[in-house]
Amino acid sequence: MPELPEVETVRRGLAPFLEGARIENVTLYRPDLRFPFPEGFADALIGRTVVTVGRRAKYLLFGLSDGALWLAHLGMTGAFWVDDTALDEPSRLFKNEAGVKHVHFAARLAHPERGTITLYYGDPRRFGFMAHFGPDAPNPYLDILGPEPLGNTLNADFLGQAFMGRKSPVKSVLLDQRVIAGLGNIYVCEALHVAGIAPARIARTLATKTGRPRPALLALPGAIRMVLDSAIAAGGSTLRDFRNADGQPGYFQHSFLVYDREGQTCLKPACGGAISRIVQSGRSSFFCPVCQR
DNA sequence: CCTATAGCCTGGACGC
DNA sequence: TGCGTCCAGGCTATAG
Repeated sequence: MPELPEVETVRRGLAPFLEGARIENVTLYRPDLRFPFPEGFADALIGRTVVTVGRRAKYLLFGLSDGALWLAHLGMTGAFWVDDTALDEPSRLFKNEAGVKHVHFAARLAHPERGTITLYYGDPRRFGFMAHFGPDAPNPYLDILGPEPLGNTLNADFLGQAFMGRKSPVKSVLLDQRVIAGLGNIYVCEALHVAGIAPARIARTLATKTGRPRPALLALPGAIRMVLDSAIAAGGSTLRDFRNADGQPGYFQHSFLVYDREGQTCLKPACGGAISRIVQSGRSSFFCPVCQR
């Protein structure tokens, strides 16, 4: 489900409820998500206060008062939400007639101004996971990540270096979290369209042999930034089940220029092309063959 | 080193 | 209505 804009939307929704709140109780409704919950996970959270709610790429990072880091990844269908009203109502999301089938985690917290709140995690496909790291512990998830696409590192020179010698399609390289961290299938499709680059184009053809950006590459950094900024401003995209911390959907899906628009007319002014869909490494790519080269 | 593929899991959409 | 098939926002392990 969630790419960088959706995770950032969740982070912004959770922060005012969690920052400063003390974790009073943790309930795990099953032993694992994609991976097992860490040994002693609940005990490592209980009694600590959430100091910061941060994000790195698609990871949510809860900084705890003992210096430890609680990490969560939403996978494809994971969602966090808070409830400060109906404390005994487990969920209004992912609830079926059986009750709480896809709610896997709940935490009761005490916030100095808001009182008692409950944080839930639900995830029908269970591709998400949580982890816990002590202070200064190496973090195998974060340590391998490339730079944030919204930070200062992303520019044409950086992409030129990253694409140098790569004979994979540019789409695949942009999805590699070790190159740039936080992009997923939707926003790569959108950014490549804005930049006028075909997803199947071989990455190294956008750079010289020494890693200098070629002219066709120059628009890509700004396109990535613009697409992500717009999506965050719209509260992310909701295709099936994405919801923010208040249970509200995002709206950026109404602004897609190519994603899931196979056969429809390209929305770039005066282009007139028809959007195509191809499959690259098992993932759908949507693009306009007329204005993306 | 790099690249490509299968697999994890459930639910919704679609065709018959 | 029911059943089978395909597809889905991410990431990892493994093979080549």
